[in-house]
Amino acid sequence: MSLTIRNNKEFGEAVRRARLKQNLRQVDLARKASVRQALISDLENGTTSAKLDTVIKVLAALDMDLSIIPRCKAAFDPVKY
Amino acid sequence: MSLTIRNNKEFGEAVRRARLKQNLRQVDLARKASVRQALISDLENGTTSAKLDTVIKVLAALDMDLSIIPRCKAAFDPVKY
DNA sequence: TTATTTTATACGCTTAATCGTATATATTGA
DNA sequence: TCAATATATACGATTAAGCGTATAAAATAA
Repeated sequence: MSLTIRNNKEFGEAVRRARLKQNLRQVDLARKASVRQALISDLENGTTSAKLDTVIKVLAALDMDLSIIPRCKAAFDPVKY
Repeated sequence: MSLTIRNNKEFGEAVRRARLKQNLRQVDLARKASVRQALISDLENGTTSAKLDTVIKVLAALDMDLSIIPRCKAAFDPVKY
């Protein structure tokens, strides 16, 4: 139950999905996270590389957490060969 | 196998732990991530809120990924009561 | 201790995030 | 279609990230 984020665009898409799933407007999310509606718009469209502070605030407002995970090594699977 | 990051300090600590585990100096990590050694120092000490771009670059250089996860609801566990 | 290596700080500079505010442009509902 | 709502864009101002380049300070090794 985790979604990997490799760039601003993927982050924006994840935010938008989560926001819509909770039936929030950008302005609602903005208020919860103490930022401007315009910023939410920018983030969702991936037109800005938000500060870690901001990323965490917005995710928190969506009841989500940021986490780091080891990059899976794509272990060799003999069954597949 | 994931570590939650709630602020700059926690991010910095995670970076430092991962770097040391791989026996890298700040300057080594800096080169891999294409940033300055001074920036790695700042990040590890939590004295700056890096841009998402930077966070992802540094984690990638450490073979780690950023991910977002739903905040666990601390489900009621009857066994505990 | 002394030399070497590593990390932290400093300074001026450039670029970018974020703000407040406002408005243009969708999108949706009646 | 028209009005209401939601999202995207704009603009100037402020704050902060990140740079290059040193160097100070701390940690490690000899």
